[in-house]
Amino acid sequence: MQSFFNHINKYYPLSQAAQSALQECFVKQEFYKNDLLLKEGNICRYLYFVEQGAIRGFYNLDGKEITHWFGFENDFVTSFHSFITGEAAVENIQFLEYSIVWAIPKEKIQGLFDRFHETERLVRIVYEKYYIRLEERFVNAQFKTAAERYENLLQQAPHILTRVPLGYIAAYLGITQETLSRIRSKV
Amino acid sequence: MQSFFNHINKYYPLSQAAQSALQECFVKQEFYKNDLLLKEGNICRYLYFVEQGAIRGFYNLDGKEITHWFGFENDFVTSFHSFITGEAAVENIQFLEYSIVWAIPKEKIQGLFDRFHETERLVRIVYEKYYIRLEERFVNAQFKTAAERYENLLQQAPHILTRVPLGYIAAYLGITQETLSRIRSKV
DNA sequence: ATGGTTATTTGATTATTGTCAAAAATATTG
DNA sequence: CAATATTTTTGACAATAATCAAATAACCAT
Repeated sequence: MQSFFNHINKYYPLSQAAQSALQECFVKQEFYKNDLLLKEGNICRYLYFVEQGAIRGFYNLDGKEITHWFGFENDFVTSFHSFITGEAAVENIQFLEYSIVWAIPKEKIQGLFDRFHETERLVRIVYEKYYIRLEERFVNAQFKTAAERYENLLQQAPHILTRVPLGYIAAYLGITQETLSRIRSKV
Repeated sequence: MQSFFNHINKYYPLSQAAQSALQECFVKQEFYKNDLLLKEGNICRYLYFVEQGAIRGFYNLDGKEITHWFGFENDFVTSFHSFITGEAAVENIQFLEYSIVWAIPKEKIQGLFDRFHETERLVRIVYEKYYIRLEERFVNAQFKTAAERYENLLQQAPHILTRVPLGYIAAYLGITQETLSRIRSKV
C-alpha cells in the first residue's frame, strides 16, 4: 500500500485524514498468470491499482484477440468505458504474470469524493495525465509508421518487451505479429 | 452563454452561486475563417467553449499540416497537452468558419475549483466523457480500415462533411486525400 | 459573369502491411 | 531431459494505402 501513496502523492498530496479514508476502501488481491480480472459482458465496478505485475486489456475482433493496452507497476487499470458508464464491458482484462493489485469499488470512490474534495482533485489530475498519455498514443497510432511506433515503445517502455509475448505487443502497436517480427529483424 | 449552461447542466448541474461565479470568468470572443486561436510554440492558457462555429487542431509533420481534431458547437477545445502541462503547444488551432467561443483562463478555473468543489466535479465528469470519446477514436484509428472509419464518421457526425474540406477530414481519418476521394467514389 | 485560386478527382506506380502456410526457436511440464 | 505446447520467424503472395502527376470541379473576389 505504501507504493500506492508514494505514487499518488506525486500527483497531488493528500491529507492524513483523506489517506486513511482512502486506505480503508482498498482491498488487496492476488492473481496468477492468465487469470481474468474482467470478462467481456460483465460490468466493471472497480478501479485497480497495480502494485506488482503485468496486465493486458483485449477484445475479440473477428475471432482474434486484440490487445489494446498494458498495465504495470503503479498503473491504474479498469475497463474505463464500463467503469464510467456502468455498461457491460466489451473488453477482457487478464494477468500476464503473478500480480498484486488493490481494488476499490466505484461507490466508495464516489463516497470519498463527497467527503474529501481533495480526493476528487487527485482523480481529476490523474485523468489529465492519462488523457495526455492516450492522446500521444493516438497520434502515434494514426500518424506514424509501424517501425516508428516500435522504436517509440523500445525507448519509452523497454520492459514491456521482456515481459509480454510478441503477439500481444504487435496488436498493441496495431500491426500483425509477422510484421513486427520483420521490423525487429531489420533493426 | 445560455447554451453553455444548458450543456454543462447535462453533465452535472451546478448551484446558482457556482454558475454565477463561472459566468464571470468567461470572456466572449468572435473569430473569422482561417483566424488562428493558437500558434504552435505558444502556451495555451485558455479553455474555450464553442457556442457557434467550427475549429480544427493541426500540427506540421514533414511540411504537411495534419488535422487531428475538430471542434463544433458545445465542444470544449484547447491544446490539451499545453493547457495541462504549461508547455509550448506543438499544435495550431484554427477556425474553419465564423465562430463564437467563450474563453476561460486556467488560473480562473483553478480558482473556481478551490471555491466550489462542484465545479471540479463537473470538470472531472467532463474529462471522463472526453476520455471515453478519445478511447473510441483510438480503437477506430488502430483497428479499423480507412473505409470503416469513414463510414463511422458519416454516421456519427455527418455535419462535419459539409463544413470541413475533404483534405482535413482525410488527415483526421489518418489517410490521404486521394484515398478518401476513392473511398467516397465507391460508396 | 470571369479569371484566378483552392479543392477534389483520377491515373499510374510504388511502398507498406496483411494473409496464409510452414518451419524454427523457445518455454513448459511431467 | 524428453515430449509437448507455445511463441517467433520466414517465405510467397495479395491487399491496402501512399506517392507523384495531372486533370476537373468548385469557390471566391473583383
